[in-house]
Amino acid sequence: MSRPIAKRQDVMDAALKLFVEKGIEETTTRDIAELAKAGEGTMFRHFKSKEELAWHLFHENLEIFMKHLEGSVAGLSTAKGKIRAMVEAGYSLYETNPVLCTFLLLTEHSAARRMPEDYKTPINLILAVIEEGQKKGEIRAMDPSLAAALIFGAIIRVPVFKHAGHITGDLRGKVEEVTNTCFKMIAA
Amino acid sequence: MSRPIAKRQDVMDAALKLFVEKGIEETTTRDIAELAKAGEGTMFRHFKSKEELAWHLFHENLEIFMKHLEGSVAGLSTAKGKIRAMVEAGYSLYETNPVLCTFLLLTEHSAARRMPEDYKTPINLILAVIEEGQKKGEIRAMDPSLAAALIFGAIIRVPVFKHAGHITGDLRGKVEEVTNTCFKMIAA
Amino acid sequence: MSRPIAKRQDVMDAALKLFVEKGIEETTTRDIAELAKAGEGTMFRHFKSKEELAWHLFHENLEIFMKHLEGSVAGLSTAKGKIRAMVEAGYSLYETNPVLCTFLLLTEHSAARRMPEDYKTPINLILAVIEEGQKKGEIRAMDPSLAAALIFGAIIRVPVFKHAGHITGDLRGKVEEVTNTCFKMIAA
Amino acid sequence: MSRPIAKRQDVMDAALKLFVEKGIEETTTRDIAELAKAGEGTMFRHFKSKEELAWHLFHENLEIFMKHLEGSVAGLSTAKGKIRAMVEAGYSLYETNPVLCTFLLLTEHSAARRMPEDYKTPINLILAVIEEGQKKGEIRAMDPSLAAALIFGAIIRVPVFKHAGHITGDLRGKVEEVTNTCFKMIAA
DNA sequence: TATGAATGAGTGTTCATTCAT
DNA sequence: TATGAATGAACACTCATTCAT
Repeated sequence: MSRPIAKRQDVMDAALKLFVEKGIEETTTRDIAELAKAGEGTMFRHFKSKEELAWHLFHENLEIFMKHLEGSVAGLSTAKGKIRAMVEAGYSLYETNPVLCTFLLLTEHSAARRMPEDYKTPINLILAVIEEGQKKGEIRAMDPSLAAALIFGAIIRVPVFKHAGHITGDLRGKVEEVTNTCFKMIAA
Repeated sequence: MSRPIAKRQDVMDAALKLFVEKGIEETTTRDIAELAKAGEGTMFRHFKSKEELAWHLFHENLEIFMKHLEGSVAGLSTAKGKIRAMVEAGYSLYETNPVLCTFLLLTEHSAARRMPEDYKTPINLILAVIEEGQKKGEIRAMDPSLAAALIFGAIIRVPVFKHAGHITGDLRGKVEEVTNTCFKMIAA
Repeated sequence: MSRPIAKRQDVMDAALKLFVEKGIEETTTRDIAELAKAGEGTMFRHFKSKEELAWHLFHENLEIFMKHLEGSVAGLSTAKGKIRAMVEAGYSLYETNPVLCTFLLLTEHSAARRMPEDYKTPINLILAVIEEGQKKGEIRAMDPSLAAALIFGAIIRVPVFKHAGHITGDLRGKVEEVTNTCFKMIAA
Repeated sequence: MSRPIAKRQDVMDAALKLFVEKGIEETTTRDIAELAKAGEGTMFRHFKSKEELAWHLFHENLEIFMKHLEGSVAGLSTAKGKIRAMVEAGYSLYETNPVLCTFLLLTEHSAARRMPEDYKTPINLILAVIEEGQKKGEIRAMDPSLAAALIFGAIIRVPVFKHAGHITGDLRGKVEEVTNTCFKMIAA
């Protein structure tokens, strides 16, 4: 077709990498331009501001991931199966695109400040799975929000530990163990 | 012969509050001075830089908390008892001094960049408890680091959820439930 | 593709003028920007710091002057002729570009702190001329460094006196007299 | 007698040393206090400001030196004798108190900005000696200001060279040679 | 007199953003 | 679209000076 906007993707890739390495605030637009081999003003042709770029990277990628998560869960019938699917999806993302995944993990707190009230995150999905599982009797009676916190916290900490160097090895090989272990917390 | 130190604590209190509310980078030294009702230069008499102040707040308070954690765990004999003590200590801190606790929770990733290789955090303590518990047969055989990730992640996510508004109620009332639930993941 | 550099020279001109009028430390970067009709950040695009700018002005201009001095002296055969050429070059610079010349005169002490061991100044040239003149028997036997101090000090003080208002009139008209007078100190 | 103002001299000594080493602007009041082993506020008990202290050091010491110079010159009858006395006084000061002497040498330009119109410096004395010498026929006819510039410049450059490391040895041993050499420039 | 904690105006510098090319 | 020179608001930080002790 016509010449695609060549530099846009370069800028996004560079920004993602730097945001993970140094944090968003500590990364300058010049840093991004340099790594992307683009001019200093180029970023602003594609994004209104650095903040906007950061939010775009978070939002767009989380949305894609959420679609993927929801798709994975959709056809499954058991709560455990759904949780396994989510772990599988998350850990696959980590191993497939560690920079992006780490960005989502490390940015969640600061991104939370921009989220509208009804913003959908994996947390909502886990909560829904738990509530459904309780209705079906697969999951024992307990505060579903507390359960979600424990399950989500446990699952998400594994890639954080890997990023910090506390854990080694391909996380996709740990899906089954993590799922089983976590499910013990909530099994009926 | 000269004035007694009067503003140091005010500055620390103001900084802690603002760092939690707006983030470290988004907080200006002027903001801190204003809230502390101190001159702009006062902060720099007590701390070399804003960064230094942030690190001091993290390090000093984590150290105190670690001492407290270690003390709580020291006299206990069972792994579960030790985990309960840690949950108790953490959730008490949260309810007693939510600003400080939230600061420690939200700052961990950025503070990690300043930590020396051998820096002690609650993670090390949990790992030790797990390894000891495995030796004594209280905890089932599994990768202790993975176990630590799951346990630590689960426990820590509860105050994060409360801070985000997903969970309500005094966390000290949930210590027993969280402990029991988490322990299921690793019980022999 | 982007703008041509337009303000660099303006910044340098403004800085030179202000450094002479008020001294380097007493001149603020804001002063420079204002006089140069440039933004406050413009200076920093071209020079790493105010210090750097000051050093650049000293070094670059002294280098040019040294090249000119060396060129003037090159073709001449007698020590006296060479000294005359140097006086001529120096006093011409003073009358042609008094601001620049005064800057070099007044800044020498503070600039000396940045000079590497082997930095070339007019002093080295005078010393060489004297030593050569002694070898050829044009200049009497004496400590060449002491001779250089006396000659250099005498010559250089004339423009300083003019700048201070103690002397009036075009210095180019005094080249012959100064040369003859100075040479008496060292004539064989 | 009663306890003398113990710290005043310490402050002056420290300031003089630092002013020579780093320059006036580059020296902070804290630097001075530290080196003087005094409190930060102590300096201000004795001097209205740092500027005032610098000026005091220049003025007071130059005044003492001028008194000494004038005294040395007073009893003498020949121009050459007077010049010798001045060189002697100056170089003795340099060898006796190099820090003070260097301060006077390096500070002259910046101190000049504070001098009232009729401020007396060694330059005035040299000019007077020259004019008197011309009247008496000891010194040849020439612009006395130009003569003063050449003589003063030559003499003063010797300690500057020593400070810069270009010249070594006790300057008091060079008084005779410098006097004779300089006098050649103006001898009748 | 001496101290040093407190001050805040002022500084050099950064950096997201704009805009002429 | 792409560039990078120019911008200036905003920032962290300094430091001469004040003042309670």
